[in-house]
Amino acid sequence: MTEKLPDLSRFELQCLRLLWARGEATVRDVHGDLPDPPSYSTVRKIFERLEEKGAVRRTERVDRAWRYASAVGKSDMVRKEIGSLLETLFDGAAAPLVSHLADMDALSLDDLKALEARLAESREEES
Amino acid sequence: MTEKLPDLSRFELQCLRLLWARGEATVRDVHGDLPDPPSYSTVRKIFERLEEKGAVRRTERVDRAWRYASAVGKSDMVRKEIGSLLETLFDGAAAPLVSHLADMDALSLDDLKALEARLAESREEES
DNA sequence: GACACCCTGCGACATTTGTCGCATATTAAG
DNA sequence: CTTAATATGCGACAAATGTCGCAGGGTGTC
Repeated sequence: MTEKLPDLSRFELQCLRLLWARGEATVRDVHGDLPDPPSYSTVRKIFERLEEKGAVRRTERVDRAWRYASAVGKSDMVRKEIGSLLETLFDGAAAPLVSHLADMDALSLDDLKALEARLAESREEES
Repeated sequence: MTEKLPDLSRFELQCLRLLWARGEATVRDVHGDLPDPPSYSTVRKIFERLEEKGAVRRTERVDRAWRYASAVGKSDMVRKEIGSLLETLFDGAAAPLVSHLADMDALSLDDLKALEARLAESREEES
């Protein structure tokens, strides 16, 4: 039942993320959201491939353009990517990753505390 | 000073990680460590490319084989990769990543506490 | 010396990815 | 109706990636 998620390239993933941010969107929308956008054709091709891979699907036409929606769960995909990084860098262990984040000054003490609280809570109600 | 780190593919990264684990190693060593290894030739090619990209360098010959050593800092490379993931998935924010880790049950409460302690300490002596 | 081993240097190739351009169709504007 | 926009469907390509195989040259063994 856990349909297997497609392998996406970095760029494909970035486009998909922009789609998630909008819920649904046309190619032009995403193209406009891209920080340093290549040609419209390029972004179009990316969506073509995302569709082939089953990561997005077309919904309806808006004007002449197609509107796309994600066909995969955002959380699922994100976890898959994180898991992949964990595998290649740390043999699957998460602690070293967080440790690095702390060293990178990417995490605040407050972030950590909030997490801890949330975690403690969810672990509790799970028995 | 901060020499720019090369872009590595997933597989190249995995091989580099195995190299880090050994300090230095021959192609055969790494090939042997690989979970589901392709042909020896393939791994050899990977090292050839890693060398071209400046990620590893040859040190000395052992028997007839070359011994390789990483030419990039492990921490630097790891951070770069993490940063890249953060960029593509969360616009650079680290908190959502850790949040996902917690949801994935990849982080224990103890992990978090240890981190928190370490972070509090380092932040303190930094003022 | 002949032979088996194993590593290197090189080259080859199929796929995937990032990047476009073009012809055609549809739509809106003169 | 003619023209200007704009999206689509397709095709093309170069570069990067994953995957090998082969010829040749040291090194040991009998």
